[in-house]
Amino acid sequence: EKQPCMPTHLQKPLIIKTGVQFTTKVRLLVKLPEVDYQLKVKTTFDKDLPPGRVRQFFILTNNTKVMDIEDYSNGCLSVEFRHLQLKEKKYINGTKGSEGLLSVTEELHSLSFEACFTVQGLTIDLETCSLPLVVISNVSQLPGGWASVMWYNLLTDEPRNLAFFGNPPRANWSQLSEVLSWQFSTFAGRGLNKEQLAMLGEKLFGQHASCSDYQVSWSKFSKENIPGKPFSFWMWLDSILELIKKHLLPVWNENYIMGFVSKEMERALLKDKEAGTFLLRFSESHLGGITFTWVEYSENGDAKFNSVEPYTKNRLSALPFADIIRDYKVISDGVVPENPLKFLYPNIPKDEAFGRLYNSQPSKGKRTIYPYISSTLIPISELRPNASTTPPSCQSPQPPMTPGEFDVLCFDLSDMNSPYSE
Amino acid sequence: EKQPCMPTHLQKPLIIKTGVQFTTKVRLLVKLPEVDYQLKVKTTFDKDLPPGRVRQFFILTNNTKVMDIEDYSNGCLSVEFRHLQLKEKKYINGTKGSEGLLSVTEELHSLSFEACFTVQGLTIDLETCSLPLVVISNVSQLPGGWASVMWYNLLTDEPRNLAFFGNPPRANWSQLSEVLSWQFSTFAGRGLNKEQLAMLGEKLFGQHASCSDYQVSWSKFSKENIPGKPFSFWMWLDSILELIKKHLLPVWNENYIMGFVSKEMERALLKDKEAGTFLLRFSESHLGGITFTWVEYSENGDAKFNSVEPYTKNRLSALPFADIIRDYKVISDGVVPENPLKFLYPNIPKDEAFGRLYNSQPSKGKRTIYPYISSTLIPISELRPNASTTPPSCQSPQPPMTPGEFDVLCFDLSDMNSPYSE
DNA sequence: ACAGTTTCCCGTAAATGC
DNA sequence: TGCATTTACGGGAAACTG
Repeated sequence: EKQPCMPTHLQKPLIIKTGVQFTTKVRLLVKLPEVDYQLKVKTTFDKDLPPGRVRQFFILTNNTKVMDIEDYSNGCLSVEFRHLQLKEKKYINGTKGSEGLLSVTEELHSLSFEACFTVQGLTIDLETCSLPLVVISNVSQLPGGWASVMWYNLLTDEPRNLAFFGNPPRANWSQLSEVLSWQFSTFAGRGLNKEQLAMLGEKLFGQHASCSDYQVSWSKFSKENIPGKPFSFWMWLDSILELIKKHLLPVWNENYIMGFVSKEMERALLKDKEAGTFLLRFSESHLGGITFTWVEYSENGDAKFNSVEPYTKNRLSALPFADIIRDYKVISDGVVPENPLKFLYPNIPKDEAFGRLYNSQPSKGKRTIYPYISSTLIPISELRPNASTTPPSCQSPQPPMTPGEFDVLCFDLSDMNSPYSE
Repeated sequence: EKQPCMPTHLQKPLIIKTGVQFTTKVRLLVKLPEVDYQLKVKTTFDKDLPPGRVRQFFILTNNTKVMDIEDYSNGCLSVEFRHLQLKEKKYINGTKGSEGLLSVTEELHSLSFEACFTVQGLTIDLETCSLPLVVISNVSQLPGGWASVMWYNLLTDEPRNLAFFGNPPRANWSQLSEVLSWQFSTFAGRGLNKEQLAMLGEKLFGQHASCSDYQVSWSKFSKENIPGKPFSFWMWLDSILELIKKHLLPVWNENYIMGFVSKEMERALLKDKEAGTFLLRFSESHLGGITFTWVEYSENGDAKFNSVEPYTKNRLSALPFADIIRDYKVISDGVVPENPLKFLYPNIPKDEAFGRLYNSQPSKGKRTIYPYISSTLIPISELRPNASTTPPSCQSPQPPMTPGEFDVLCFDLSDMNSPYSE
C-alpha cells in the first residue's frame, strides 16, 4: 500500500494556465542504499479530487508518467518535469459537479507525484503532492488567482486544504495589510508605507479608527464590489500594481507616487503649499489609473485643486508618465500654454525630482531623421473660464503577513515554475 | 484506379497558418443516381508532394478523414470541413529535403479530397485538389504569402503548379500595377490612380519612361531589398496597405491621401501654392509610415517645405490621423503655437476636408468625468531658428491584372475559408 | 553568429456555457 | 438575457535550428 510521505515544501503556490507550459521538480530526500535501477516518478494532476468536482484537469503532454533519475546535484536524486501542460477533462461523468458556489479561481487543485522502488526486498511506494494550485484559462483570471493564493497563504498552514474556499476565514487587517505591502515590494520594488495602508484600510472599513484591528472577509476583499464601483477591492488594487509594473516602475521606486491618498487628505496636504505643488494619486473610480492634482490660488487667496483625467495603460504606453509630467500644459484661451506642475509635494522642484526619468528629449533631441521635423505628443488640457473644480471624498488604515512554513521529508517538491510563480 | 477529376475552382487561393482553424467545402457536381449509402470524403494535406520537400504538413484534427454528405443546398451534394488545423510533419525521413532555395512562402502546398462510391456495379474513385496553398507559421509571414498568391494568380493559369516558384516568370508592369491597385481597392476600399502607380513604377524601374511596359522579376518585386533600404518593394507597399486598413481607412477613402508621391513631385506640386498648403505622403524610408508636408514662404518669397517625422501604427493608435492633422502645432521659441496646416492640396480648407473625420472633440467635449479636467494628446514640433529642411529624391510608373479563371467538373472545391482568405 | 522560421504566450475579442 | 468562463488568434518577442 501507499506509504504517504509528509507534505511538501513549496515556496510559492502556483497559478497555472491551461495550455501554457510549466515546470516542476521533485527531490528525494532520503538517501537510497544504492538503487541501481531506474526510479520512475509519475505526475498526476487532480489525482484525488473528490468526484463531482466542478472542473478537473489532466496533464496533456506525454511527460505524464515516466521519468528517470537525473540529477545528483547535492547528493540527492531529483526529477524535473518540463513542458507540462494542463487541459480540462471534459464531462467527467454526465454533467459537471454541482458546487457552482465557487468561482474558478477559488477552486483548488493539486499535482501528485508517485514513485515505487524496492530496497532489500521491501517495496516502498512514495507519494507526495503540491500545495493547492489555481487553474485558469485566461490571463484575465490572474488577479483572481493571486487573491486566492494570498488568502490561502495568509490564513492557513494546512498543506493541502483543497476545500479552503468553501468557507474561507477572515483576515485581520494587521495581517492582510502586511501581505499587500509585500506584494508591492515584491512586484514593484517598493512596499506601502503607513499612510498608504491607512488609506486602503479606510477603503475597506470606512472612516473608522485605524487603530483597532478590523477583520476582512474573503468576499469583501476580492468578491464583492466596492460600493458604487464595478470592481472589488483587490481587483482595484491589483490593477494599480499592474500599472506600476508596466508603466511606473522608476517613478514608484523613487517614492514619487503618493498613490493611495484620499481626495480629502490630498486637499489637506496641498492646501497652503506653494502654487503649482502637485502630487500623484491612483484613481479610485477607474481600474489602473493615475492622476496628478495640483494646487493654485485664486486672486482672493482661495485654494483651487485640479486633477487631470487619470492616465491608464493605453495612454501611458503612448507617452511615459515622467514625460507627461514634464510636458503637460494647460491652455486658457489663446494664452501661451503653461505647465501648472511646479513642485512635487511637499516642495521638490519638478525637474529635480523627475529629471532623470524623462525619456524622449523635449522634442528637439532624438536624432531627427534628416529631412523630417521631429514631433512628440504633448498632453494638454484646455480650460474654459467657467471651469469649476470640486473633488469628492476620503479614507485611512494599516498592515502584516507571514507565509506558512512547510515541512519536508521523503519527497521535496522543491521547485515549481510557471510564468505565474512570481 | 483513381478517376482524376478536372481541376477545381477556387476564388481565392489561400494562405493557411499552422495551428489556426480553416474551413473548406467540396461540392459534387454530377448528380448521382440515388446513392443511398453514406458517401465519404477524405481530405489530405500535401498528399502528392514530391518526397524531399522541405516542409510537409498534415491535418491535425480528427476531421481528417470521414465526412458524410450533408447539404442538399441547390440539389447537389457537398461537405464542409470545419475546424481544420495544420501541423508540420517533422523529420519526414532523416533531415528535411534539400531545396533550401525556396523560402517558406514560395513553397506551394495543396489540399486533396477523395471519395469512392459504387453506382450500378461500377466503382468510382473521385479525387480533386485545391489550388496551391501557402503555409505560414506566424502572421509576420503573411505579406510574403500574399506576394506569392498574387504572383501565381497573375502569371499562370495552371491549376496546381506547385513548382511555380522554382522559376517564376516575370510580370509586365501593366499587369502588375493593375493587381496592386486591385489590392488597395479590395482591402482599403479605393484603388490607386495613374499618378500613384506612376510613382510606384519609378520606384521599381527608376526614372525611365513610364510609357514602355517594363518587366518586373519576382525577386525584384518581393525578395530583393530596394537599394539602400532594408526591405523589398512589396514589403514596403504592403506595410502601407496595412497602415491604411488599420488607421487611415476613412481618410484614404475620401481620397485625401496622395500617398505615393516622390519628394520631387511633392515640391513641384506645393510650390506656389498658398502658404500652409499640405499634402499627405507615405514614408519611403520606413515601413508603414505617413507624413504631411506643407509649404511656407520665407520673407524673400522662397518656398520652404517641411515634413513631420512619419507617423507609424504605434503613434496612430495613440491618436487618430485626422486628429493629428487638426491639432498639430509648431512651437517656435515662446510664440503661441500654431498649426501650420491650412489647406489640403490643392486648396481645400483643412476643416472642410477633415471636419467629419475628427474624433475626440478638441479636448473640451468628451464628457469630463466630474472632478477631473480632461486631457488630450497634441502632436507638436519644436522648431529652433536654425532648422534647415531639404528633402531628397523622386520617381514614377503604371498598372493591370486579372486573376485566372478555373474550370470545374466532378468536384467543385467551391469555397475555402481561412482568416487570410480576404 | 546569424537569419529564417517556429514557438511561446499575453491580451483582446469573440464564442460558448450556464 | 446576462455573467462567467473558455476559446481564438494577432502580434511581439524569444527560442529554435540548422
